[in-house]
Amino acid sequence: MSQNADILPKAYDPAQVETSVYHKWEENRCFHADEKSYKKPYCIVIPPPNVTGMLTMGHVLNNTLQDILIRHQRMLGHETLWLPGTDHAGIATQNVVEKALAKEKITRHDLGRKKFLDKVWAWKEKYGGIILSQLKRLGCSCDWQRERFTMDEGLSAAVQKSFIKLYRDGLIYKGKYIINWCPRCRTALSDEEKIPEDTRGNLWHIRYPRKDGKGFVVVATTRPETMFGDTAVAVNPADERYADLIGKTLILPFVNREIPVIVDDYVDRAFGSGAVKITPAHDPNDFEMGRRHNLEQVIVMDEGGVMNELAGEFAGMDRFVARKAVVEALEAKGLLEKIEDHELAVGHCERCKTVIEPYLSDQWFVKMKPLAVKAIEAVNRGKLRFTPNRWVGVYLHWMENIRDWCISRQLWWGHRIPAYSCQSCKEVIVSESQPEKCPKCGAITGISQDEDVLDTWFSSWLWPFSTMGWPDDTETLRKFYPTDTLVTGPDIIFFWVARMVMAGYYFLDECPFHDVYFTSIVRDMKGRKMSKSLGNSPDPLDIIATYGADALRYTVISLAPVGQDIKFAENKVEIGRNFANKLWNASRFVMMNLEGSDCSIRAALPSELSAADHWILSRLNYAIDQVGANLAEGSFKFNDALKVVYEFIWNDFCDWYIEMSKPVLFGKNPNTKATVMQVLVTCLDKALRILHPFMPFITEEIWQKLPGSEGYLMQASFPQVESKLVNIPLEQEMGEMMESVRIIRNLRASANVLPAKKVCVRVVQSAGMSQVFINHREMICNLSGVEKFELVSAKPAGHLVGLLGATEICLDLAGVIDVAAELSRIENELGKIEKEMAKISVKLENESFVQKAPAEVVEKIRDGIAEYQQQIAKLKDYQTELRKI
RNA sequence: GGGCGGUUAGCUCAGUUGGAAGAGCUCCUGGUUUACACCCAGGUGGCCGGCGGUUCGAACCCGUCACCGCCCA
Repeated sequence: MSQNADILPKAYDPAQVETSVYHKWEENRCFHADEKSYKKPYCIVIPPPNVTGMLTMGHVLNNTLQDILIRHQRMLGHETLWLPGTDHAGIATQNVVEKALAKEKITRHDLGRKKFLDKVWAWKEKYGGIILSQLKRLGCSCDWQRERFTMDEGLSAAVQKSFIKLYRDGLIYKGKYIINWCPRCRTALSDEEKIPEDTRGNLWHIRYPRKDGKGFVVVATTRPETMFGDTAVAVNPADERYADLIGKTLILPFVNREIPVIVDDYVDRAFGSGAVKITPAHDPNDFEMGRRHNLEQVIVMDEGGVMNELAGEFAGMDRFVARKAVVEALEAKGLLEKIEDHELAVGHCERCKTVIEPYLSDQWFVKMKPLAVKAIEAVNRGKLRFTPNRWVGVYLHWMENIRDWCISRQLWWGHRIPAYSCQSCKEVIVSESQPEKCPKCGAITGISQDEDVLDTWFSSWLWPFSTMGWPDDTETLRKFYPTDTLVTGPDIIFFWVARMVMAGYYFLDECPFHDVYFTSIVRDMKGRKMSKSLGNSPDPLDIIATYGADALRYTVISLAPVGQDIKFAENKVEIGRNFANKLWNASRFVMMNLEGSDCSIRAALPSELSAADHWILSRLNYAIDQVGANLAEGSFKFNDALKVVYEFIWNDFCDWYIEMSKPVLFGKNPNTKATVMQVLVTCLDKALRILHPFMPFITEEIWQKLPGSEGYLMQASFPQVESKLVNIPLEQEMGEMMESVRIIRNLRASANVLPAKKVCVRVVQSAGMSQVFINHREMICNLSGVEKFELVSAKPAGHLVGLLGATEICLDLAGVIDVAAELSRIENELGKIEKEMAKISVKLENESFVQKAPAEVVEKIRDGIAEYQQQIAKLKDYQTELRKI
C-alpha cells in the first residue's frame, strides 16, 4: 500500500469536514452574486422563514431543493443569486416576546407601544434569525451579504409605498365588516389564517315566543350564546310551515327584545327547523342577510370573547361558558325543544388554535378582484408554470373566487398603517408621514396615525422585489428581477404565492418568477404531519450532527419524488451516510494509487483505452446527460437525478470499474496503469461535479484533493456530455460480460466455494455463443476468481452448469458435486424458466395477438420462447446426467 | 357536499408513449477479497386495493366502489 493511504481517513467524518468547507466558501465569497456581471442571471428568493423560527424537516427539504437548483445553475456558468432573509412574523413574534414578559408578570400594555417594540427589536437582535445560521449548517449557498428582513428600513419603505399606491388607486378601503377575530391574539385575521376543523357540536332547537302569544317558533342554532345579538328570525319564502309567521314579531328570551320574522332565499328549509336566528354582528352569512334587510348589528361580546352587558345575566362570561349557561337557562324556562348532534367546521386561529369569532369590526381591506386578472392570465398563458401541474387548478379556483383581503391587524409588531385621521372632521389621510395639517378642515392638531399594523403577508407579497431595493430602481433589480424559480410548500399557495404574483404584476408589471416548484410535505412514518405538539419532529441539527448535512440532504431528496408527501424517519439518513462513506472510500482508493502518476483532472484522456475504460466513460456520460436532463429548466426531477448519480458511483464505478481496474493497477504494465489512473481520476472528477449540487460538502472536500483541481468545486463547471463517448453496443456487450461473471459467482456460491479459492471454468462452444468469452475472457476471469478458462466442444462431466442464454458455463469441481443440492438447484431453475415461458406462451396461443400486434413484438416473444426452450433442454440433459451419478 | 392526491415485495417508494414487474431497506446464506463490515457476493419475497369496460394485449387508458390523506364550501 502506498504512503498516500493516510491522505484520507478510513471512515468519512462529516462533522469536521462540513464546517471547515463552509467557512472556506464564505471567506472566499463563493456565494456572492454580482449584479454587474454580464453572465446570464439566475435567481431564487428564499421563502423567508419566521424570524422566530427554528429549522424543521420542512425547511431542510425546501432549502436543499433551492440549493440544488442554485448550485447547478452556478456550475452552468450563470450569475446566480439566492437571496436570503427572514420574515417579522407579526403574531408569532409578538407572542414570543409577550410570553417572555409574562414571566416577569409584565404585559405589553404595562410597557406601552414604544417600549414594547424596543423589547421586540432587542429580542430579534439577540435570538432572531437563528434559522439562517442553521441553513448555513445545511450547506445553503445564499448570498448572505444581501440578507433582508421584512422590517428593514428598505422593505418598510416598500410596504408604505405599496399601501399608498393601492389606496390612491382605490384598491384599499376601510370599513365595518365581519372579519375573523382571534379573541386570544385580539386581532383580525385574513380568511387564509382561519383553519377550519371538523368538530362535533350540537344543534340546539330553541323556542322563541311569539309576541301575539300564539306559541313559539323553533329556531335551530349551533351558537346559542350569540342569541342576544339576534335582530331577526329568517325563514325561506317558499316554506309553507311558516307562511303565517312572516312579518310577525317574536320576543327574544332573557332580554325581551322584539325581533321580526323575515324571509330570505338564503335560508335552507331542510336545515334544522327551517327557521334561523339572524345575528348580523357574529356570523358572516347573517351579516350579509342583515345588510339585505337593514337589520341592526348588535355586538354581544368584547374583544376577548367575553359576553358584554347586552347579554344580560350572562354578561362577563366567556363565550363557551355562556353557551352552556344559556342552554341550561333555556331548559329551565322550558324553551329548549331538543338537542341534536351536529358536525360542523369550526375556524381556528392559525397561530394559537383558538376558536375564531366572526366579529363585526372596522378594518382595512384590499380589493383583490382587479389584481387577480393578470395573475389568472399568467397561468393560463403559460407565463407561470407550476410543478406539479395540478396546483394550477387550486390556484385558479381561489383566484376566480377571490375575496377581499383583510390586511389590518390589532398588533404592535409590524408595519404601522400609513393612515392618519383628523379628530375634528374625521377625514382619513393616507400619507408617508404625519400630515402637518388636515387637508380638509385645516386642523393642525388632533391628527393621529391609525393604531393598527399590516398583515405580515402584506410585506411578504412584495418580497421578490422589495428585497432587491424596490421602489428604487436598483442594479440588482435590473439584473435579477424577475426571478426564475420559487420553491415553496403548497400550504402557502394562497398566503404567499398567489399574492406575490398579483403584487409582481401590479407594482412591476411582470410575473415575479416563471416556475413554482411545490415541495412535498414531510410526515412521520405514520403519515402524520410533523409538529411540535405531537413531538414527532426530529431536530435536523441533531441529525446533521450524527450523520452529516450531506447525508441528510441525500436522504431527504431521495425520499421526495415530485409532488408526493414523504415519510421520514431518522434512521433513513443512514442511506445517505452510507453513500457518502462509499464515495469517500472510492476516492480514497483512487488517491492511494495516485503515487507516481502524473494524471490530472485537467489532462486529456489517453487515446488508447480498454473496453472497460470505454465502458465506464460511456456510463459516465450517460449519467451526466441524465442529471442534466432531470435538472433542466422546468424539469425538477431531483430524486431521479440523484438516483442516476448514485447508481453511477455505486454500481458502475465502485462495483465494476474499480474492480476491473485492480488487475491493471496492481499489474506490471506502466502504460495501461497510467491510462486506468487517468480514467479513474476523470470519472471521479466528473462524478463529484454532478453530485455536488446534492452533496456539496463531501464533494468539495474530495475534489480539493484531486490532482489538478484549482479553486472551488462549487464554482467549477458542470460537465458537458461528450456524446462520442457514449457507446451503447459496448454497454450491451459489457452487460453480457457482467452477466457471465454473475453466473460464475452464482455457481461458486451454490457450491460454497470460498471467494479466495481460484477455480476452473469451461464454456461449451456453440453457434450462438456470446463473443464476450473471446473478447473479455480475462476480465471475466479476474472478476469471478477463475484461474483457468477453456472453450470446449462438449460439456465436460463433474462440473456445475449455468446458462448465459443457451451457452453452458461449467464450473469444474473436480467431480466433487453435491448431487442432491445441485439437482434441487436445477429443479428450482427449471421451475422458474417454465413459469416465465408459460407466461409469454399464452400470447402466441392467442391468434389475434399474432395477427394484430406489431411484428417486432411477436418476434420478440418467439425469440424468447426459443431461448427458454433451449435452456430447458440443456438443463434437462444436465439433470439426467446428474441422476446417473 | 365539491375537488385533488394516494393504494405495486414485510417497510419506504420507482415504473417514460399500453408490449416478458424494479430499487433501497429488512430478512436469509456465504465472506478477515491489497477503498469501504457505513462493506462484498448471492438468495427469498408481488392476483400492481376490489369489480366492470376498452384493447390482440392493462400496474398504466375509461367507469365504479372501498379505504387513507389533503384542499375548498
